[in-house]
Amino acid sequence: MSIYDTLNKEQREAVFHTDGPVLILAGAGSGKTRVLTHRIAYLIEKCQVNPWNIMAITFTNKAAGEMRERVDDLVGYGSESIWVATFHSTCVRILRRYADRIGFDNNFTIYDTDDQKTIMKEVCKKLQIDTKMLKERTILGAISSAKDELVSPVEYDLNSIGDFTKQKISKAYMEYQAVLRKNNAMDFDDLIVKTIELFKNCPDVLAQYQEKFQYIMVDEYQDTNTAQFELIRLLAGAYRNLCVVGDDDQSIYKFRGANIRNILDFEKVYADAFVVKLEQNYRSTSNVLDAANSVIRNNIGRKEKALWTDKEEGSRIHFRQFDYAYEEAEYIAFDVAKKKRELICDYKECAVLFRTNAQARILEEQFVKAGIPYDVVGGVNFYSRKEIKDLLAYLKTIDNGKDDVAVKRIINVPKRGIGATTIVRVQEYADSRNISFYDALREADQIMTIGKSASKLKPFVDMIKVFRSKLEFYGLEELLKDIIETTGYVAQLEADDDQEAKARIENIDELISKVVSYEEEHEEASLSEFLEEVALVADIDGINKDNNKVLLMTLHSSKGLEFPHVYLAGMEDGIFPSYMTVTAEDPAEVEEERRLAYVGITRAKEDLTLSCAKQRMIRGETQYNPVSRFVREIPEGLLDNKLPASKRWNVEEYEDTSYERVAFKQKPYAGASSLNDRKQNNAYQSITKPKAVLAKPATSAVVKPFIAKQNHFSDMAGISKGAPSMDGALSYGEGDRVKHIKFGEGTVRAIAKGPKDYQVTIEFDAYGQKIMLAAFAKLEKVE
DNA sequence: CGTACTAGTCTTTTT
DNA sequence: GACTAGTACG
Repeated sequence: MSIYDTLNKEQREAVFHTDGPVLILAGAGSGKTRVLTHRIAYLIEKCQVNPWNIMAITFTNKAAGEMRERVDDLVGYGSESIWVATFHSTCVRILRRYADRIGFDNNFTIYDTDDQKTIMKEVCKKLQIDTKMLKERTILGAISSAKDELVSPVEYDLNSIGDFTKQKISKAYMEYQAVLRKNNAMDFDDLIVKTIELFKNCPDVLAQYQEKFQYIMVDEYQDTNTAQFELIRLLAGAYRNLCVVGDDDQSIYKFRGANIRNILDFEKVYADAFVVKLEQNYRSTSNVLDAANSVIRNNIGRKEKALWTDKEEGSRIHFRQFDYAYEEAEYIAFDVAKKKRELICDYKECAVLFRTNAQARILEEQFVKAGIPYDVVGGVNFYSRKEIKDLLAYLKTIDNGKDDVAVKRIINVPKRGIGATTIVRVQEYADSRNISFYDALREADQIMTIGKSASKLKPFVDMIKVFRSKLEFYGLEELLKDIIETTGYVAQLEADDDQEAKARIENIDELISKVVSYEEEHEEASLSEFLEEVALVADIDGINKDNNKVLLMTLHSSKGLEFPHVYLAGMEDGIFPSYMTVTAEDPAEVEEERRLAYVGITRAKEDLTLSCAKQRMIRGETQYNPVSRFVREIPEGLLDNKLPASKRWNVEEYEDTSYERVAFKQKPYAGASSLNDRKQNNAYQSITKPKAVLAKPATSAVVKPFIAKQNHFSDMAGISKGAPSMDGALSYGEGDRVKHIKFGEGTVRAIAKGPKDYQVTIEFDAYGQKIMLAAFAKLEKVE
């Protein structure tokens, strides 16, 4: 029996069709990663393709690593020579070799969003653009979109005739690119754009890569943008063995330039494309899948498909509405605790998904309170924390003296008594000589305008010089530690001795260990390569499967993952779909949100919980939001609870009125820490809703979380009447044989009546004795 | 030049 | 609410 026998008919077709353009339309959970890995294995094993000639583009580094691992398991050799990478890291690898062919140094730096903003600020100042009227981020957004569409500054300028704002942006775009070039830097979008530029300007380089990448596969194809497609088209130009995998229903990155036409029009660009549809879902129970299908069905303009499963029905979708957001978070935390305690699942099998990063905080609070281990994916990226950016700026300065942004960031960090005026003067000098900021520093004694401040600059330049000379025989770890030591960076933090400084020192320690493990993984670790890897990590790359922790993340981050137990929190119109899209005039905006809902629902393998709150605080504003339309799109029969009759909170009719948010601004509490704020906040709520005081969690909750809270929840839920029957007679008695969804069959040993529910002791055939609550265990009598 | 406070903005999602 | 940039003052 071969490894390919485990595939279904369509999957096999996709695997065996190796030559020419192939489009695989892969529904959620239809085994597309399996297909890709088996396809690679097949190419190597059966078609004698050299692994070196295979390229697979994935969306994240994490996905790339997993793919390599799985190919390794299948083939057992050669997987390390396959080029598996994200678009961005692919481009960096190419540009590191050939950037000099398009006027950059090969050790160019990569600018992140912060750096971009710094540059844009300077640009606006120089061009006298009023940033009150036209914000930096607006301009940067416009530039980014232009780059996604491969619109050069010159083309943008041509398109801006007659439009005042566009003309301003055009000037800024032009100047911004000039500054980047001068700094020997590229932003994220440039990595793609410049690689295309390289290929177009240097046919010999393109030909070389075309020859190398004879078989190309692209995952998550629905989220590629115009520039990325062009890159792929160029690379596949010679051999045309291009296989793309995607699902138009999971296209959720339009805001980042993803062009859904790439997947919808693939067959037009490649008329001879072989198309396969993977429609069997292997991931979810039929209830989960039905819910997902019934939501996505409301989108128009999608490729019709019929995702099906032969899996069992599974439990119904849980739906809970709460009065307050913290009650929702508390419920989720205790529900996870309960599942863990009852051995229904482990922490790492649970994930909580939400629309915006800001929603993580309230969940975190409740998870801490309940003593449940968790990880938050995303939020503030590790590498964009101040202390980390400072130290990286030292490394960047040592690596690339042309990176003015890095040099200016650290010239007075830690404090060296070098102020804004001095920096401006040095910059003026640099501009007049057309040299970099750092080179100007080296000539500090020549700069007449700075007077005696020049003496403060010399030690800085000398220090960088020493670091550079040490680089020859230093490892990265030694270099970083030397920087920390010489600059006294940590020493200063230690002197501060407060909570925040402690956290910063911890982060720095983590950076050191990241450097160490990087050196362990890469034999000849260079500074440039380390900085490059650091610039391109996604939040999701950092998560570790082996940690037994609940994962908290945005719906976007959850793409490509799956979990037995999934909670979708904040299912409210105005949150999800977001207020922006609900009020947008373009209905396509809500469709994108609906695809996001589809992605979220289809992450669940067995158990899905949708929850929402009537009242929630967003940006210091209390909002009252109705239940999400996406919940309403799920047939009621699939839900375990009824939805509130009124589709709007505090307004009678829903359909015939346009969306309207009820909100009021709260008074800020001066000088309160965040924890105190929250307490005061509850107190404030209790004035309007006295019930909230009763619902306030007891401190003892930490020790025995669920038992203490058990009855409390059914009261708290806004719709307790629809909750699973807790006081009805049981359909089984002592001695009966029963069946549990996870533990299989067993014999009931004892039934004890609790205040609102029965505690049932069951002797499972395969798992031994367990005590469960009847309402949640959902035991079925076996005749 | 450095600090401490204030006002304004933000958030929808990210390589 | 949280964060940041800008400003007034020492």
